[in-house]
Amino acid sequence: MPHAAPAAGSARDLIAAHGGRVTRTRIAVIETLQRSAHPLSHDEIGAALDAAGIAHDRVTLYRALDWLVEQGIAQRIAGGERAWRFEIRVGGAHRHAHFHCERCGQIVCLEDVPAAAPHLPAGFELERAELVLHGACADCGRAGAKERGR
Amino acid sequence: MPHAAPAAGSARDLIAAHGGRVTRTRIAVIETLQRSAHPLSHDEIGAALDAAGIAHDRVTLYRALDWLVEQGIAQRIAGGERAWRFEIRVGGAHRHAHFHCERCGQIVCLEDVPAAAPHLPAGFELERAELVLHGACADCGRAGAKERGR
DNA sequence: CAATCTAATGCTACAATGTTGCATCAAAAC
DNA sequence: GTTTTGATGCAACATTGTAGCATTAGATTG
Repeated sequence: MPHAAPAAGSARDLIAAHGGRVTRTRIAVIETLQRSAHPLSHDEIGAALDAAGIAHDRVTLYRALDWLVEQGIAQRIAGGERAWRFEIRVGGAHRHAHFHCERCGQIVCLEDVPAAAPHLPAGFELERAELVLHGACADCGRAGAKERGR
Repeated sequence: MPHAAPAAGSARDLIAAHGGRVTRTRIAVIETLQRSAHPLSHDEIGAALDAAGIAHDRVTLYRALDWLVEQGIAQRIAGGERAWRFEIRVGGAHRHAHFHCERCGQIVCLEDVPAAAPHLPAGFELERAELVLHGACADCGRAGAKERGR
């Protein structure tokens, strides 16, 4: 990784601002998530760290992600499969939907689709809403319809 | 399928109508799901079969559920945890939302909340939408707030 | 800078959820 | 009753996530 910090160490600042220790794993995880256009699974993040030459343990990565979620820096989304996916939270506005492509398995963010919170039965307290649309993404949809390579 | 299910013993008919073999496991699974007010996990269904004295294997249960989903008799929802939950599909209208209580872990159906399907980017094909609301249910919400028994 | 304090890490082991392969069984057909 | 083949049951494995604990290394203090 050639000199890592263009927008000077904002990952470091984020971590420090939350009272956590600035470690290479946390920095790399945050930067990986920030660079990604879509939510990443634990596995994908691990691969990114490997690619970046950042040594890490599977458990450490789980714990780093847990901490980020706990601190509100990142958020977890349930995707289609049983593995969590993670994305950086920007400006507290976690009110966008996600699209899960059932062909390529990818998850993309739909920024302009607000997850409408409807009226709940009495006594229910809403904390957050998750709207996940399933189907075929632009790449797999029409293109994949004729080929269906799999 | 024009009205595949006359009221009583409909589990057998449902299975036969889809060209499957009528086995005790499938019957019991369908009846368990039909009787339940909310989606059940694999584990809960297994417990119900045990309680009913229906011998079964873990794998058989997974396969029975897979088959039901494949046939469109049941549907899978992603809940909050990594385990699937299953519910019977009634009238093809799988357009209701679910509420996941983060205190008791229960999932309840919100029949009156349509999962609005918004406009997608070009090329995306929507197959189904899943709206899951997270928070505290009526039982855990206010009552649990003071006690938080756990 | 060295000493210290303790949050994070990296093991190892384990738990939960699901899947695959294959021999056997039994539901449906003959 | 016999045959056919879908469904089952078992064992073994895969994936995803957690718990306990000794060790390492960020931060702090002197």
